[in-house]
Amino acid sequence: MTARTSRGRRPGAPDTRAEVLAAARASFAEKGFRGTTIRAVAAAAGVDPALVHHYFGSKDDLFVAALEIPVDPRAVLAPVVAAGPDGAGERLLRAFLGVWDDPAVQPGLLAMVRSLLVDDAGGRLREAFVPVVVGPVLAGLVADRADVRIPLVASQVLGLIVARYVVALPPMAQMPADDVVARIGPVLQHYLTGDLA
Amino acid sequence: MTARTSRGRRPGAPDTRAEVLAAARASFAEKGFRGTTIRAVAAAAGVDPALVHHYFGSKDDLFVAALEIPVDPRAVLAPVVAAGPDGAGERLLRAFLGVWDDPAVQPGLLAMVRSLLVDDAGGRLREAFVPVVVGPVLAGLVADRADVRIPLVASQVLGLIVARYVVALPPMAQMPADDVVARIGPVLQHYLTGDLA
DNA sequence: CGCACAATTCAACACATGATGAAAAACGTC
DNA sequence: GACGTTTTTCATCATGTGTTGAATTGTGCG
Repeated sequence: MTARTSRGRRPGAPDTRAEVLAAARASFAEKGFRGTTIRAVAAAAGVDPALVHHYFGSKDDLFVAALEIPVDPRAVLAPVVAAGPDGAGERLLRAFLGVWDDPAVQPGLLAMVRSLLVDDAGGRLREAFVPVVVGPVLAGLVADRADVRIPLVASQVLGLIVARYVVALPPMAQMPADDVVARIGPVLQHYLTGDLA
Repeated sequence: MTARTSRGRRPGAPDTRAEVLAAARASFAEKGFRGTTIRAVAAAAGVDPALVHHYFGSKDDLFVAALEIPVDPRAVLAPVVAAGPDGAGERLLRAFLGVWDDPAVQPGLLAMVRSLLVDDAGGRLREAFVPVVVGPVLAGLVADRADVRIPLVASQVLGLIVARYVVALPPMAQMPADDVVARIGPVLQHYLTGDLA
């Protein structure tokens, strides 16, 4: 936590690089891109700011390093789609929760969403994420009128993410995953295959 | 748009103060609190940065001035609740859309949400907004288990706000209000009074 | 041991930002 | 028309930030 006083290489073999990356992830996840300062990240890792640059280069490079998450969205969604439309709402939700509730993945995703929500004013989310990544995959699940159904699914899933992770609204953040699936799953199913007004 | 060159008061009677406030609202709404600089606001209003301080004081003061919205949430929600639980989902949604789709109100609300989502890391939204403002009002609508139903409603409404206004997801942002009500209203109704798993 | 290399800090720069106080120009009033 | 007031800009400061290059200390290899 506190900065070191002596100069030069430290004894032992501490993986300082990993600690810096973890501190960066945490800060980006909590305060977004602009709210994160390299000095703060360095202080949280007990390290000089120059070391951050030594390892990761610019602040932008550090950010993309923090975004690196050990998850392939297509691999996660493929089995959901493969099993067909029956019960797809519940399966889809369970897959999402499985990823977001994983502590190894969550900070990277949170950093991503926070920055997309504000620093980018939604640009990438609007132009690439839903239309290119999520949309085509879900297209295999919806009965018809994909152009209406997919945004509806996206709106409920986005709301869940924001309520449960971004602002951590008390009852939503602590609700067991099974309860979330049981309560919101049917709604997703309705958006995917139900009767549209 | 461009800055003035000559000094002193301008001829005519332009309401410069209002222009500065409008520029500030727009910037806060689009880029959030941290992303907004007083210099940029001044430039957008065609004015010297010092004038912004002259009229509004600090950046924080300017921000709260930009948040001032001509809407009393209780007055909007009261009739929704007064009419009872039947069709409350649709009425609730229509009331929300009426406020958010109003161009005079939207920038202030957007600025609010963007800053709450990131600059405050959700603090106020979590501790005051939903529990204190929205929660008690909606409590008059839910059948039972308000502690579960209200967060569910909040998650869907939040998702709608994020999809339609914050990131402006294409099909959701252009969808006519009536269609939104017709498609998401029943879901809200279900969250309010339906069968919970 | 000696030496290349990696890890780490120090000191400093350039720049953007929020803020301040004084000066200039137009207005309103007597 | 003189004068106080309001509106507006200019010049400037202090601070925080990303970034850089040199200096220092430990590690590993021959």
